[in-house]
Amino acid sequence: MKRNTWQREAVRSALGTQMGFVSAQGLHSSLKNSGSHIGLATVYRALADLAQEGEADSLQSPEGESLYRACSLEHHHHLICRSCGLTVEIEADEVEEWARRTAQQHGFSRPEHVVDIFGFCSACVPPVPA
Amino acid sequence: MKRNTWQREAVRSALGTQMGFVSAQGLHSSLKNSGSHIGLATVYRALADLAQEGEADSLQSPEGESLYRACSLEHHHHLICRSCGLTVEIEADEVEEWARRTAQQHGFSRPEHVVDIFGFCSACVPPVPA
DNA sequence: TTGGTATTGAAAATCATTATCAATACACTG
DNA sequence: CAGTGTATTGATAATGATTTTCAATACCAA
Repeated sequence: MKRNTWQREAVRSALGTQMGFVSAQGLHSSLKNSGSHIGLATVYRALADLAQEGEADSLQSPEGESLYRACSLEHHHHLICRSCGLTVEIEADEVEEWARRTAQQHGFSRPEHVVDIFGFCSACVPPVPA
Repeated sequence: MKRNTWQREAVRSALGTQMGFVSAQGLHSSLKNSGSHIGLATVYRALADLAQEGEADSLQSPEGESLYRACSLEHHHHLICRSCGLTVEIEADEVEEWARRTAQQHGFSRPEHVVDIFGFCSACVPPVPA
Protein backbone atom coordinates (compact mmCIF):
# COMPACT_ATOMS: atom_id res chain seq x y z
CA MET A 1 0.00 0.00 0.00
CA LYS A 2 1.22 3.50 -0.73
CA ARG A 3 2.03 5.51 2.36
CA ASN A 4 2.06 9.21 3.07
CA THR A 5 5.37 10.45 4.33
CA TRP A 6 6.52 13.97 5.07
CA GLN A 7 9.18 13.49 2.41
CA ARG A 8 6.70 12.90 -0.37
CA GLU A 9 4.71 15.86 0.86
CA ALA A 10 7.85 18.00 0.96
CA VAL A 11 8.65 17.18 -2.63
CA ARG A 12 5.12 17.83 -3.80
CA SER A 13 5.08 21.12 -1.96
CA ALA A 14 8.55 22.22 -3.08
CA LEU A 15 7.61 21.43 -6.65
CA GLY A 16 4.59 23.66 -6.27
CA THR A 17 6.68 26.66 -5.29
CA GLN A 18 8.90 26.42 -8.36
CA MET A 19 8.08 28.76 -11.17
CA GLY A 20 9.46 26.58 -13.92
CA PHE A 21 10.90 23.15 -14.52
CA VAL A 22 13.44 21.80 -12.06
CA SER A 23 15.76 18.86 -12.11
CA ALA A 24 15.67 16.30 -9.32
CA GLN A 25 19.09 17.53 -8.25
CA GLY A 26 17.92 21.11 -8.26
CA LEU A 27 14.85 20.38 -6.21
CA HIS A 28 16.97 18.45 -3.78
CA SER A 29 19.35 21.37 -3.28
CA SER A 30 16.40 23.66 -2.89
CA LEU A 31 14.96 21.44 -0.19
CA LYS A 32 18.31 21.20 1.54
CA ASN A 33 18.63 24.96 1.54
CA SER A 34 15.28 25.18 3.20
CA GLY A 35 16.62 23.08 6.03
CA SER A 36 15.19 19.76 4.94
CA HIS A 37 17.22 16.61 5.48
CA ILE A 38 15.56 14.70 2.70
CA GLY A 39 17.72 12.29 0.72
CA LEU A 40 18.52 12.65 -2.94
CA ALA A 41 17.29 9.19 -3.84
CA THR A 42 14.00 9.96 -2.17
CA VAL A 43 13.55 13.08 -4.25
CA TYR A 44 14.14 11.05 -7.39
CA ARG A 45 11.61 8.47 -6.25
CA ALA A 46 9.01 11.03 -5.25
CA LEU A 47 9.32 12.91 -8.53
CA ALA A 48 9.01 9.72 -10.53
CA ASP A 49 5.88 8.84 -8.57
CA LEU A 50 4.34 12.26 -8.98
CA ALA A 51 5.03 12.15 -12.68
CA GLN A 52 3.50 8.74 -12.99
CA GLU A 53 0.38 9.77 -11.12
CA GLY A 54 0.01 12.80 -13.34
CA GLU A 55 0.59 15.35 -10.60
CA ALA A 56 3.83 16.43 -12.18
CA ASP A 57 4.88 16.92 -15.73
CA SER A 58 8.26 15.76 -16.90
CA LEU A 59 10.38 16.40 -19.93
CA GLN A 60 13.97 16.12 -21.08
CA SER A 61 16.04 19.24 -21.38
CA PRO A 62 18.04 19.54 -24.59
CA GLU A 63 21.01 18.39 -22.52
CA GLY A 64 19.23 15.21 -21.54
CA GLU A 65 18.38 16.02 -17.94
CA SER A 66 14.94 15.09 -16.66
CA LEU A 67 13.00 18.11 -15.56
CA TYR A 68 9.82 18.20 -13.51
CA ARG A 69 7.08 20.65 -12.81
CA ALA A 70 3.80 20.64 -10.93
CA CYS A 71 1.04 20.81 -13.49
CA SER A 72 -2.59 20.65 -14.19
CA LEU A 73 -3.81 17.23 -15.14
CA GLU A 74 -4.77 18.04 -18.70
CA HIS A 75 -2.40 17.34 -21.51
CA HIS A 76 -0.49 20.42 -22.54
CA HIS A 77 2.83 21.68 -23.80
CA HIS A 78 5.46 24.19 -22.75
CA LEU A 79 7.34 27.25 -23.73
CA ILE A 80 10.52 27.28 -21.69
CA CYS A 81 13.17 29.93 -21.24
CA ARG A 82 16.62 28.43 -21.71
CA SER A 83 18.11 30.99 -19.43
CA CYS A 84 15.86 31.53 -16.41
CA GLY A 85 13.62 28.50 -16.70
CA LEU A 86 10.43 30.52 -16.88
CA THR A 87 7.74 28.23 -18.17
CA VAL A 88 4.50 29.00 -19.88
CA GLU A 89 1.93 26.27 -20.28
CA ILE A 90 0.47 26.37 -23.73
CA GLU A 91 -2.44 24.69 -25.39
CA ALA A 92 -2.01 23.27 -28.80
CA ASP A 93 -5.21 21.70 -29.96
CA GLU A 94 -3.98 22.41 -33.43
CA VAL A 95 -0.86 20.37 -32.79
CA GLU A 96 -2.69 17.59 -30.98
CA GLU A 97 -4.86 17.21 -33.99
CA TRP A 98 -1.91 17.28 -36.34
CA ALA A 99 -0.04 14.63 -34.35
CA ARG A 100 -3.01 12.32 -34.25
CA ARG A 101 -3.67 12.75 -37.93
CA THR A 102 -0.05 12.30 -38.94
CA ALA A 103 0.42 9.15 -36.89
CA GLN A 104 -2.73 7.67 -38.32
CA GLN A 105 -1.76 8.50 -41.88
CA HIS A 106 1.37 6.42 -41.47
CA GLY A 107 -0.30 3.56 -39.70
CA PHE A 108 1.15 4.29 -36.31
CA SER A 109 -0.86 3.43 -33.24
CA ARG A 110 -0.83 4.80 -29.70
CA PRO A 111 1.00 7.96 -30.64
CA GLU A 112 2.55 10.10 -27.96
CA HIS A 113 4.15 13.32 -28.93
CA VAL A 114 6.86 15.52 -27.59
CA VAL A 115 6.13 19.13 -28.35
CA ASP A 116 8.00 21.80 -26.46
CA ILE A 117 9.48 25.12 -27.42
CA PHE A 118 12.72 26.39 -25.94
CA GLY A 119 13.75 29.99 -26.33
CA PHE A 120 14.72 33.09 -24.40
CA CYS A 121 12.04 35.03 -22.57
CA SER A 122 11.81 38.78 -22.85
CA ALA A 123 13.64 39.26 -19.57
CA CYS A 124 16.67 37.28 -20.67
CA VAL A 125 19.19 38.63 -23.15
CA PRO A 126 20.02 35.95 -25.71
CA PRO A 127 23.63 34.72 -25.67
CA VAL A 128 25.82 35.15 -28.77
CA PRO A 129 23.80 34.01 -31.77
CA ALA A 130 25.25 31.16 -33.84
CA MET B 1 42.02 22.25 -40.47
CA LYS B 2 39.48 19.43 -40.58
CA ARG B 3 40.87 16.17 -41.84
CA ASN B 4 39.25 13.24 -43.56
CA THR B 5 39.82 9.99 -41.78
CA TRP B 6 38.47 6.56 -42.52
CA GLN B 7 36.82 6.65 -39.10
CA ARG B 8 34.70 9.66 -39.90
CA GLU B 9 33.80 8.09 -43.21
CA ALA B 10 32.92 4.82 -41.52
CA VAL B 11 30.55 6.57 -39.14
CA ARG B 12 28.92 8.56 -41.90
CA SER B 13 28.49 5.44 -43.95
CA ALA B 14 27.25 3.28 -41.09
CA LEU B 15 24.74 5.95 -40.19
CA GLY B 16 23.49 5.86 -43.74
CA THR B 17 22.71 2.16 -43.59
CA GLN B 18 20.58 2.49 -40.48
CA MET B 19 16.87 2.57 -41.07
CA GLY B 20 16.02 4.57 -37.97
CA PHE B 21 17.65 6.45 -35.15
CA VAL B 22 20.64 4.89 -33.45
CA SER B 23 22.52 5.71 -30.30
CA ALA B 24 26.24 6.30 -30.39
CA GLN B 25 26.71 3.10 -28.46
CA GLY B 26 24.52 1.22 -30.87
CA LEU B 27 26.33 2.49 -33.93
CA HIS B 28 29.61 1.62 -32.30
CA SER B 29 28.53 -1.98 -31.68
CA SER B 30 27.25 -2.15 -35.19
CA LEU B 31 30.60 -1.01 -36.55
CA LYS B 32 32.45 -3.45 -34.30
CA ASN B 33 30.28 -6.29 -35.54
CA SER B 34 31.19 -5.35 -39.07
CA GLY B 35 34.81 -5.85 -38.19
CA SER B 36 35.75 -2.25 -37.60
CA HIS B 37 38.19 -1.37 -34.85
CA ILE B 38 36.92 2.15 -34.41
CA GLY B 39 36.90 3.53 -30.89
CA LEU B 40 33.80 4.49 -28.98
CA ALA B 41 34.98 8.01 -28.26
CA THR B 42 35.58 8.52 -31.94
CA VAL B 43 32.05 7.50 -32.79
CA TYR B 44 30.73 10.00 -30.28
CA ARG B 45 32.92 12.71 -31.76
CA ALA B 46 32.02 11.88 -35.35
CA LEU B 47 28.31 11.84 -34.61
CA ALA B 48 28.52 15.16 -32.80
CA ASP B 49 30.34 16.62 -35.80
CA LEU B 50 27.87 15.24 -38.31
CA ALA B 51 25.00 16.59 -36.26
CA GLN B 52 26.64 19.97 -36.04
CA GLU B 53 27.25 20.14 -39.76
CA GLY B 54 23.67 19.19 -40.43
CA GLU B 55 24.44 15.85 -42.03
CA ALA B 56 22.82 14.03 -39.17
CA ASP B 57 19.78 14.70 -37.11
CA SER B 58 19.80 14.15 -33.38
CA LEU B 59 17.13 13.89 -30.75
CA GLN B 60 16.68 12.59 -27.22
CA SER B 61 14.83 9.35 -26.70
CA PRO B 62 12.20 9.42 -23.95
CA GLU B 63 14.80 7.67 -21.81
CA GLY B 64 17.28 10.47 -22.30
CA GLU B 65 19.67 8.83 -24.74
CA SER B 66 20.92 10.84 -27.69
CA LEU B 67 19.91 9.28 -30.96
CA TYR B 68 21.26 10.07 -34.41
CA ARG B 69 20.16 9.56 -37.96
CA ALA B 70 21.39 10.55 -41.38
CA CYS B 71 19.00 13.13 -42.74
CA SER B 72 18.23 15.60 -45.37
CA LEU B 73 19.40 19.08 -44.60
CA GLU B 74 16.01 20.73 -44.28
CA HIS B 75 14.37 21.14 -40.93
CA HIS B 76 11.88 18.38 -40.30
CA HIS B 77 10.37 16.17 -37.63
CA HIS B 78 9.94 12.48 -36.99
CA LEU B 79 7.48 9.73 -36.43
CA ILE B 80 9.33 6.98 -34.65
CA CYS B 81 8.33 3.42 -33.82
CA ARG B 82 9.02 2.67 -30.18
CA SER B 83 9.46 -0.96 -30.98
CA CYS B 84 11.45 -1.40 -34.17
CA GLY B 85 12.85 2.10 -34.55
CA LEU B 86 11.34 2.65 -37.97
CA THR B 87 11.45 6.34 -38.64
CA VAL B 88 9.39 8.45 -40.97
CA GLU B 89 10.47 11.96 -41.73
CA ILE B 90 7.53 14.28 -41.62
CA GLU B 91 6.97 17.84 -42.59
CA ALA B 92 5.08 20.09 -40.30
CA ASP B 93 4.82 23.54 -41.78
CA GLU B 94 1.68 23.88 -39.77
CA VAL B 95 3.58 23.21 -36.58
CA GLU B 96 6.56 25.35 -37.54
CA GLU B 97 4.22 28.23 -37.99
CA TRP B 98 2.44 27.53 -34.73
CA ALA B 99 5.71 27.36 -32.79
CA ARG B 100 6.96 30.62 -34.21
CA ARG B 101 3.68 32.34 -33.54
CA THR B 102 3.34 31.00 -30.01
CA ALA B 103 6.86 31.95 -29.01
CA GLN B 104 6.36 35.43 -30.36
CA GLN B 105 3.06 35.87 -28.59
CA HIS B 106 4.79 35.29 -25.28
CA GLY B 107 7.79 37.46 -26.03
CA PHE B 108 10.22 34.59 -26.48
CA SER B 109 13.08 34.98 -28.90
CA ARG B 110 15.16 32.48 -30.84
CA PRO B 111 12.68 29.66 -30.42
CA GLU B 112 13.70 26.11 -31.13
CA HIS B 113 11.15 23.41 -30.92
CA VAL B 114 11.14 19.75 -30.20
CA VAL B 115 8.41 18.03 -32.11
CA ASP B 116 8.48 14.29 -32.46
CA ILE B 117 5.87 11.60 -32.35
CA PHE B 118 6.55 8.20 -30.86
CA GLY B 119 4.18 5.31 -31.46
CA PHE B 120 4.00 1.79 -32.79
CA CYS B 121 4.19 1.21 -36.50
CA SER B 122 1.77 -1.09 -38.27
CA ALA B 123 4.26 -3.96 -38.23
CA CYS B 124 4.70 -3.87 -34.48
CA VAL B 125 2.03 -5.10 -32.11
CA PRO B 126 1.61 -2.63 -29.27
CA PRO B 127 2.60 -3.91 -25.81
CA VAL B 128 0.01 -4.12 -23.05
CA PRO B 129 -1.86 -0.81 -22.99
CA ALA B 130 -1.75 1.20 -19.78
C1' DT C 1 0.96 -1.05 21.39
C1' DT C 2 2.45 -4.13 17.96
C1' DG C 3 3.75 -6.28 13.84
C1' DG C 4 4.13 -6.34 8.89
C1' DT C 5 5.91 -3.85 5.28
C1' DA C 6 6.65 0.50 2.58
C1' DT C 7 9.78 3.94 2.66
C1' DT C 8 14.02 6.12 3.62
C1' DG C 9 18.86 7.48 2.81
C1' DA C 10 23.90 6.95 2.56
C1' DA C 11 26.73 4.88 -0.18
C1' DA C 12 27.85 1.93 -4.00
C1' DA C 13 26.64 0.65 -8.63
C1' DT C 14 25.15 1.88 -13.47
C1' DC C 15 25.25 4.03 -17.76
C1' DA C 16 25.86 7.29 -21.18
C1' DT C 17 28.89 10.72 -22.35
C1' DT C 18 33.19 13.60 -22.05
C1' DA C 19 38.00 14.63 -21.03
C1' DT C 20 42.89 13.10 -21.01
C1' DC C 21 46.99 12.51 -23.37
C1' DA C 22 50.46 9.90 -25.65
C1' DA C 23 50.69 7.73 -30.11
C1' DT C 24 49.28 8.07 -34.76
C1' DA C 25 47.94 9.52 -39.27
C1' DC C 26 46.53 13.39 -42.48
C1' DA C 27 47.92 16.77 -45.70
C1' DC C 28 50.79 20.32 -47.03
C1' DT C 29 55.68 21.54 -48.25
C1' DG C 30 59.87 21.26 -50.44
C1' DC D 1 58.93 10.89 -51.78
C1' DA D 2 60.50 12.37 -47.21
C1' DG D 3 59.78 15.68 -43.45
C1' DT D 4 56.94 18.21 -40.37
C1' DG D 5 53.15 20.44 -37.85
C1' DT D 6 49.01 19.41 -36.02
C1' DA D 7 44.30 17.34 -36.00
C1' DT D 8 42.61 12.96 -34.83
C1' DT D 9 42.47 8.65 -32.60
C1' DG D 10 41.48 5.45 -28.81
C1' DA D 11 42.23 3.16 -24.33
C1' DT D 12 41.15 4.58 -20.14
C1' DA D 13 39.94 7.59 -16.45
C1' DA D 14 36.70 11.00 -15.08
C1' DT D 15 32.17 12.96 -14.82
C1' DG D 16 27.44 13.49 -13.78
C1' DA D 17 22.88 12.08 -13.59
C1' DT D 18 20.09 8.40 -12.17
C1' DT D 19 19.28 3.80 -9.97
C1' DT D 20 20.05 0.13 -6.86
C1' DT D 21 21.19 -1.82 -2.46
C1' DC D 22 19.99 -2.92 2.05
C1' DA D 23 19.77 -2.18 6.86
C1' DA D 24 17.34 1.10 9.74
C1' DT D 25 13.16 3.49 10.25
C1' DA D 26 8.44 5.11 10.07
C1' DC D 27 3.61 4.41 8.54
C1' DC D 28 -0.73 2.40 9.55
C1' DA D 29 -4.09 -1.18 10.19
C1' DA D 30 -5.51 -4.17 13.77
